[in-house]
Amino acid sequence: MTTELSTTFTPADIETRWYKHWEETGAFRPERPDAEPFTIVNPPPNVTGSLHIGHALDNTLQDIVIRYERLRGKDALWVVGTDHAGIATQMVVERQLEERQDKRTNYSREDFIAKVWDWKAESGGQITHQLRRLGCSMDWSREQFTMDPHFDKAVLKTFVDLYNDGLIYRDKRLVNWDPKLKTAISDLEVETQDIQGSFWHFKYPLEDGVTFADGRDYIEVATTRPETMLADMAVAVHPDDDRYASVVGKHVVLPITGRRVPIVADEHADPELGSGAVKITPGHDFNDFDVGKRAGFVAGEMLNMLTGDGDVCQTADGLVPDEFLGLHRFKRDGVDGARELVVERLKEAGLLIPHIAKTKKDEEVEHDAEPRKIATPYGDRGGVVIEPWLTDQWYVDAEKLAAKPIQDVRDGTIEIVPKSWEKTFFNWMENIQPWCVSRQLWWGHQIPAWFDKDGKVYVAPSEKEAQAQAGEGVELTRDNDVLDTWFSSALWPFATLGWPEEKQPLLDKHFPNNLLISGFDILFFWDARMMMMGQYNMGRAPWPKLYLHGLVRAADGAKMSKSKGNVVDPLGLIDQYGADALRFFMAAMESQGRDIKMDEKRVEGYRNFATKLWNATRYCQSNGIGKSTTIKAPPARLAANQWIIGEVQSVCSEIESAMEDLRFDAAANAIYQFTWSKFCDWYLELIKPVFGGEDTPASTETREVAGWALDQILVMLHPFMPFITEELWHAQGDRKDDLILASWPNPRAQVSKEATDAIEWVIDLTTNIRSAKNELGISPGAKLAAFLPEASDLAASTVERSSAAIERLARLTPVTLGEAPAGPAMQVTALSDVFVIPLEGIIDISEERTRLEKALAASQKEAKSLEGRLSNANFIERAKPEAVEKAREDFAHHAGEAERLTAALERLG
RNA sequence: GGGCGUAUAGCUCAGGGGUAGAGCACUAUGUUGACAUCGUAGGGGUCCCAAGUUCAAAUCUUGGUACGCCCACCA
Repeated sequence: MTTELSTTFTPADIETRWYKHWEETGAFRPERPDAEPFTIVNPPPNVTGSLHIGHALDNTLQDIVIRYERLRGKDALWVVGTDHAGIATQMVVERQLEERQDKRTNYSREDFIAKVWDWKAESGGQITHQLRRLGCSMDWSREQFTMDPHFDKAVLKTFVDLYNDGLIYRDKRLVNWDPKLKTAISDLEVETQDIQGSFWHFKYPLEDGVTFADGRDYIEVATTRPETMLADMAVAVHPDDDRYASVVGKHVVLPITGRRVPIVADEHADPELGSGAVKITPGHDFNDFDVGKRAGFVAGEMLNMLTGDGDVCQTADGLVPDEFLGLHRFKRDGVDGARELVVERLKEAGLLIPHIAKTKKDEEVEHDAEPRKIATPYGDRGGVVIEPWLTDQWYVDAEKLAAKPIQDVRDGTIEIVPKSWEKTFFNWMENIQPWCVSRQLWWGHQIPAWFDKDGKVYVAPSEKEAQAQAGEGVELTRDNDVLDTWFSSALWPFATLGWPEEKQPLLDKHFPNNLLISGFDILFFWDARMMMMGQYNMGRAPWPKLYLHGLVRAADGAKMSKSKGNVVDPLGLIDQYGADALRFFMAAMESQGRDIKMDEKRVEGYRNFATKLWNATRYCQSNGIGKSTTIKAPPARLAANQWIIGEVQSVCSEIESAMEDLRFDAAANAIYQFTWSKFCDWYLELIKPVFGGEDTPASTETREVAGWALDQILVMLHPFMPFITEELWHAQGDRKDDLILASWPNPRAQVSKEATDAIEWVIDLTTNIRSAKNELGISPGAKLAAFLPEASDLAASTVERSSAAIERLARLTPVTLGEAPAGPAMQVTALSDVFVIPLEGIIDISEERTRLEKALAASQKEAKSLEGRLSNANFIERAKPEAVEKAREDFAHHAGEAERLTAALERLG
């Protein structure tokens, strides 16, 4: 029995109810031990996160895939969980402490970490709740967290193995240091921004007794970072730069510190830039670090003049004047920093070379520095300028780990979709730098390394084992640092399935996964590292296919960001239009290789689509059309029924091939067009006359076919719009199973060509009559008489078999096969048949003549163009036979049409 | 400095060697008891520019132009 539907569709009324039902009944992970597995893992959102529009896109696409595969009978597993997000989470909890005038360092490490766990227990579930609102059918029963105990094991094992294989090592070198978060970060976490800065020119005095040939006793250097001169260790000039050849090997005496440093020749110095001489600060600049090494300094000797906060501290040689100590590197909160003071002191000493600028009036004006755009590195989390800082950190030898993933993509073991990303992937992977994985945080996986008093390191999965390595009685201290969050999430495709435990049927069955869907923005952060760790730990690629989607942008095409205030909240859209509408929008807009611009009108349009389906179902119910009992198409004799069965088959294969290619837009549009333009606009209209009176074999057959077709729509639409389809599925009758676990259509019915031709004919007739009426200003409701003087076989049989539909849709009285009475009439075609519709007293005959002439002109134009092509010998000879055949058919059609219209005009007189 | 992408209707976008599509917007209209969150009909495009390949180019090639993104140490 069907359940009566309310007259309006309100998404909020059904969404929570169905989600709860699915989750409680285990529908997201049905027992299918013998089925072919299909596995995807969800990019674990930060546990601190809330659902943004990008998550909505990413997870909608994944849910469409997993629901589709589940309907196709696979053992579909969508692994879900959250990421402990080291920096982000620690920041959230620290901010909470700050609000209470408290701070992290008031606590022991253990106590602070306990607070973070408390926070997670209380507030960490927001995003998982929001994913549920989107309708995502993940396996919540196995929800993962990157700091679960079994995940710890996976991380420890990976670290120790990599260390033992020489692929993780400790090194002292410059790192990207975030002075706000006081931790090292990786290259990828640095974002370069062009900001307006200054380029200062200074005189560095040469040591006593050294001058240039012209008597000049200083060397000019230019810099954007004057403050770091407190740790300068050299001045570099290009080896081929004749201007400086005479002073290479000599020394300068640095202003302020009085440090005596050499002038060295190094290719790094660009003769074209500034004066061609550059100050070298190996401890605070990546290039200078390399120059310094080439000049013979070892890392341990390189001077450091900044604390981890970015404040000035004393250098090892003790030459920094007291007035600098404790100043911040730059001006901060209106207080001058070391930069400003250095400039001031040099200016006072007459060592600043002013920049001469011309005003608009061509007057010369002196400035302290030349204005200049400077590419400045910022930390992506802390948002402050990164300081290259000399520290000991742990590095992963990414270059070695990258070799197999590169090969996997190269030989097709991993397919990247869209393919255009491959180049970007190769470009990065082939130039990959060592990955700094240690972070000076408390929240995260603590590095499994212990040091003895002499600084010797012991890496082991536990302190006990480290102690065993070190020998009894050796006092060990554990490394305080934790690992980069991405180190653990790189293990996601297998650590979530139980690796490295020995016996893991789940792992055996579901690794490798079948597909990874992610935004291109984490291609390097996450996807590439999963490839590396998959190969390293499991010996194979984690998935055979990587689908990369774009960003969701604001309506004006700008990137959404909190600071711009143009962020669209997906939850707000769900509240307003329903999750189904938002999901459908995401799918319909997801063409490969392009970002999605937010378009709320379109979301509204898909809400309307849901309403349309709702009302179509209500109509079905009011005519006794309920659930279908078969998966196979019911037997059908009526033309309309055969036609819709054929159309279901064709849309089904269209969707299947779109899904095979991961063309979400094509799949969504196919089901949309079928449902609205075929099923609602034509099929439901065609069958209306059948339900006029008593039950007949025709009405029984039609109810069965219509119920079946609607069921197929619900199944095919379900991956895109899970909520409304599930609701309607049950409203259509009592069912053993929920739609989420139903079977994908498999229609292989025979459909006669005659039947489908007949429906095409009725549709053409109806459209043409409506159009003609409109053009002639005849009321659309007017019921007209129609005559077919020369009916084709198709016309004759269709008029006989589908008279009720024709009369209703085309608004005709019963069609007469035969001549029309003399008098004014309009001529309307249906495929190749010409109807004569008397219009005595209804219209002016000249209007009809105009209409026909217009149509004739159009047909003749087409026919002429085709004729021209067909009379071209080159075309006949060289074009593909199908193209020639097609052109002939088209010509015949248009020429025939022109003929018919000419005849019609003649009849008009 | 490298690499990638995009230019198609007023807007947002599909498509693609045989003469152009969708949704929204627009115009006209409201007949048939699912639906006005709707129906019906319609208007609207030198497919960025130029050259080349081809019987045929919006589609392929090359070169421009414009916009966007990513990577890179220019002090």
